[in-house]
Amino acid sequence: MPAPVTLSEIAARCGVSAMTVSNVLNNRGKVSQATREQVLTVARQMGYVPNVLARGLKSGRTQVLGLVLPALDPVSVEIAQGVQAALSEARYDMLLYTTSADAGRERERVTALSQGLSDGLLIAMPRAAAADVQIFERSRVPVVLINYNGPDTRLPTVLADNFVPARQATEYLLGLGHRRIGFITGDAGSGQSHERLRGYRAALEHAGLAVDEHLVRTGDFTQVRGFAAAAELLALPERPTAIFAANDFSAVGAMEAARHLGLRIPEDVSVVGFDDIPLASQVFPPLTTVRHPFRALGEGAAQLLLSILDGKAVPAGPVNLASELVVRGSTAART
Amino acid sequence: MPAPVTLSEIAARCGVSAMTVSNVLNNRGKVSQATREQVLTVARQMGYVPNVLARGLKSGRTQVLGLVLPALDPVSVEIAQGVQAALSEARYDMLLYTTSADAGRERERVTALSQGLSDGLLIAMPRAAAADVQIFERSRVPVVLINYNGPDTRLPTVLADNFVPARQATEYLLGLGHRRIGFITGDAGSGQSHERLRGYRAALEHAGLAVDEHLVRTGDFTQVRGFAAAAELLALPERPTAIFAANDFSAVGAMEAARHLGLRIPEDVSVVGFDDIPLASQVFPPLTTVRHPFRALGEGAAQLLLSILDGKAVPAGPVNLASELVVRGSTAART
DNA sequence: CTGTTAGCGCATTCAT
DNA sequence: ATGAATGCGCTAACAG
Repeated sequence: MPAPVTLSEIAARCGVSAMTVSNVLNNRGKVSQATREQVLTVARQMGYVPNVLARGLKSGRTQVLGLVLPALDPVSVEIAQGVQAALSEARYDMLLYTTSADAGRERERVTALSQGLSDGLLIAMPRAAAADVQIFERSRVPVVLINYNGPDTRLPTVLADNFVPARQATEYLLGLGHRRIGFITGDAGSGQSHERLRGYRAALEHAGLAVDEHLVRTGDFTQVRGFAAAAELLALPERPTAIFAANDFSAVGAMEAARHLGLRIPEDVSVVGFDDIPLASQVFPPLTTVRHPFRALGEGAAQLLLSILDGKAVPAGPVNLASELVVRGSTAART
Repeated sequence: MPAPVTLSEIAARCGVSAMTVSNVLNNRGKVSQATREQVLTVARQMGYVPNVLARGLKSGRTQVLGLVLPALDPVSVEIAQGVQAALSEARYDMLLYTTSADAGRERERVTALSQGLSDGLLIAMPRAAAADVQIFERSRVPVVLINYNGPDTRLPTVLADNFVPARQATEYLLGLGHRRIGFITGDAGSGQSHERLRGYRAALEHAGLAVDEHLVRTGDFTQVRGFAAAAELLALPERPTAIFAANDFSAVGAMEAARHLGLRIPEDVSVVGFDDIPLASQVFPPLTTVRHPFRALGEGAAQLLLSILDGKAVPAGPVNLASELVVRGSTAART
């Protein structure tokens, strides 16, 4: 493992000052052609690589952004892909934090450690509570929130609305003639789930239907709970003819439950999910679901953070990206 | 955004030297109880956070490891999860690089940029060629290879064998009475695919069966190509009764192709995959496949790199983790 | 127990 | 067009 090469070593070899070498390597004008070429040659020969730390210490910029995720689940991965895309274009690197386990302490650690290391932080924690956000608000590091649905915050936010598409999905089922539509929620803490449930209720009420609370079951965004919740729904005396789940995993669980009970999808039960994770199109029948633009969220948030770091203005309200209903094979008209 | 607090600022407030503050904050003994407490209080009040860059510049250690992945596909994600687990335990952070697009140049950039920023690099690029590995061998940064199956290298490597489990999976199909077993490869460049194919051939030969080259189709690890390759296989005059795909995506594509042709799985065709990505257990019927211990690979590689950074010895040969065949619903005895 | 000195590698400022 | 001095924030090594 050869020792790292420094600017001054190159300077020595070339008989110039370190400053000149620095100027050459950063294309900072005012260097004679001859010197420039010599320096470049020697630098390449010696395998010079700039020390990111030293540069960062001096300039206050490291060209690294941190991305904070709850875990590496499919949704977070899509966000991360978008972030990666935006960052690599801007020649930034991505520091990845997952905070699944010990929530609170971990989050403080993140903001602390990233101090100095990251130029900014992207936070994609849909379940973040007010307390979490306060930590970030107090942080010295510029922060952009992704998909935050909790209490108001002055932090710049990029999100996709949950209420409207949930209402639309429900209206789509109503349009297919369904009248008893079950709903499987996510965990209680999630602002996302809450908004989606609100959209469901709004659609029913708008259609002049009372919301039968027996048709609303508590899930937790997992396939297993989705299975259980759907099993309960389908065991009801007056069975729902359609189930809208707060996310795709729950919906897939619901599909399994229906199959388990000998019900056909979509003939006997229609199922609608939310998110459009890759799995949604890979199950059979492929799942009708709301496509949430996670990749675009990541990309947009990264770009926003970069522009803020460039001193550009912070948008007044949250940046809101559109979702769309993707109709696939798991839904049909009520028979 | 309050300005960052420095050691000397705390020192000033406390009427002590920066050195003492540093000693307190790093538990580097020899500080009176009184001073210690005062410093700690003030530091907390002012919201002190150590500057990782400065510390790294001084100590040569940043507590950051880089993970290089081809993309954020399910397999890479599992590896990343393992790495995260190991690193967070050791209080290291993870810098994530994906190199999908412009392979060569990108790789040089990675080793270059990470110079100084990462204390070491974990490389999980199953398709890495000899040329790539040479770049890493020349790198000044300690490197551990994950799942590298190419030409020999002196770099420490953590991998899961492909040959033996592929042979076992094939033997399992033979044991079920299958005699015409199709094989769908990954892309040619992949050492992984090559080893898996070798295992397939070995099992057939060992059973005294000639390998019918019509039964070996070229895929590229994608579901789409898996579909196409399987369609070809199933259109053969003498149709195979089982298909072994070099990875799960191809296998799922093969299942779709079979269904498309009106064939039942597993009654008419058995399908076996490789990897055991989450999708494998979510499709219907759930896929029989070889479980590759990706999480453990990531975890093991991270631990190995950490121990190397600690000055411990590098294992002589590659560290080899075991895979196992997971029998699910996509395989049955030939009827 | 505590303080001083010095320097990690780079880039900004001001000379030359 | 080039160079010298200086300091980013921290900590080894030594001195008091």
